Amino acid sequence: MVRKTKEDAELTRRRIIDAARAVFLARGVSRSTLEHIASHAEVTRGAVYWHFKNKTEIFHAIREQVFLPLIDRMDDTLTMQGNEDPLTQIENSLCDTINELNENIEMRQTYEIMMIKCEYVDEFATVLQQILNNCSNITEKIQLAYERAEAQQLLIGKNNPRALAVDTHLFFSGLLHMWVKDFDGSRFRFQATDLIKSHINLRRK
Amino acid sequence: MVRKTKEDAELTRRRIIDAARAVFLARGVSRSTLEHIASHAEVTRGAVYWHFKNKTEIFHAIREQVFLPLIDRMDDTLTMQGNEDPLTQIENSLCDTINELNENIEMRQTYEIMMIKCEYVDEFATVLQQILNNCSNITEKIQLAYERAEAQQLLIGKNNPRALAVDTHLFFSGLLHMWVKDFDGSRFRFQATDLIKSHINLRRK
DNA sequence: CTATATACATACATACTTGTTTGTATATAA
DNA sequence: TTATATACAAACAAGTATGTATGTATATAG
Repeated sequence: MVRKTKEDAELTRRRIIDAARAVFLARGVSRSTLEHIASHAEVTRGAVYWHFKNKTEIFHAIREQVFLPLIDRMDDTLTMQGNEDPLTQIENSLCDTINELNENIEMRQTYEIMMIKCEYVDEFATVLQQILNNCSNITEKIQLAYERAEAQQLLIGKNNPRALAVDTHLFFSGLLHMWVKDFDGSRFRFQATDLIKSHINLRRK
Repeated sequence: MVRKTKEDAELTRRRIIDAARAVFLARGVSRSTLEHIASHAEVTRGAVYWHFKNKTEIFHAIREQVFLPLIDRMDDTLTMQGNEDPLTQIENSLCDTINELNENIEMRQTYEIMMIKCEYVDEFATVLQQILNNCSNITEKIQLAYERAEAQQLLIGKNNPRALAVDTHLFFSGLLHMWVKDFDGSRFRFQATDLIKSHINLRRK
């Protein structure tokens, strides 16, 4: 049997993406061949070439499957007018992301691929630009929260919200990198939320 | 002329390393072939194979040429009993590193290669372990400085030195990553030292 | 019911890379 | 002065990844 129903085809597409994620994680993006991916998905390269133009397209598919939802969620948590104070909102937003990484294997693996199993050159260089833009967005959201915190006089000292936001973002960025590199989880994985809390508490009056 | 003097040979070795750094930066480690490196160094692959076992060895040579000195310098700045207070010591140590990145092209390029032009799999996975160890060392040094700061009652609040040190390290780690990704220098490159200062000031009484 | 587009599998041709082997001119040791 | 190890260059062999072209069974539209 060769020709499948539309649902079957979509399923093999998914299986190819899942296989690619596993293969990318194990061998790095560059060393992963379409043959590796295909055989891991139990199809032939023909199937892969049917669904994707090349390896780069699979890479982007993996990225979009996981990253776009995450960005949205962070945006929501930070913008949403909850009943917590702004500082707690920031704290929750960061902790939520860490929790997602803990529970969502696909997301964790995708992060790991993007951070230490991929070389940002040529076609992949555009991704860097996207990452920078995301960072700008998130930092702005955090800044807005800090401004609200300042208005409510929750902050210590005379720190301006912009600097606080950048500082928090850089802290979190570093945390994510370490979280990923800390493969056996011995150093950062289990104290990540504590680190976030003490980071935020440092700003509390 | 083929056979060179010992100094000539050492010079070609250097030129191969320099060429490799440039090629790695432009094409990523995986896509860089020994032929690329050789021709950029204006030698043949024969010369490359004479001086290095393979591409991985060149990679390590680049790393050692730049990273080991840097680690030493950071250690010195943090441990040295200067006449500044401990918080200023931390601040200076971080700013010094940023200055090095600004002035030392080779170091900047090497950082960029290690952070976004290299896939940490197989032979390269061991490098991750080294990076984690370096991070632990630096964090400990920072912690010691914070402990001294606490003893001198320079810190605000009741924050423990360990948490402060990890927070600072993660902040700096994130800063370095952004510094490298910020290729056109528009976002982080020129305000890095300001960010460091406000990060430290957040802890000052 | 049939024609066609779909969803792949298979085969092929090409282009790279790598590692090794061989050749060779010359600095250097003896 | 000569023998040898050095510092490469050039040639060789083999594997590997990629893209494309072709084949084909079947779901589905008409």
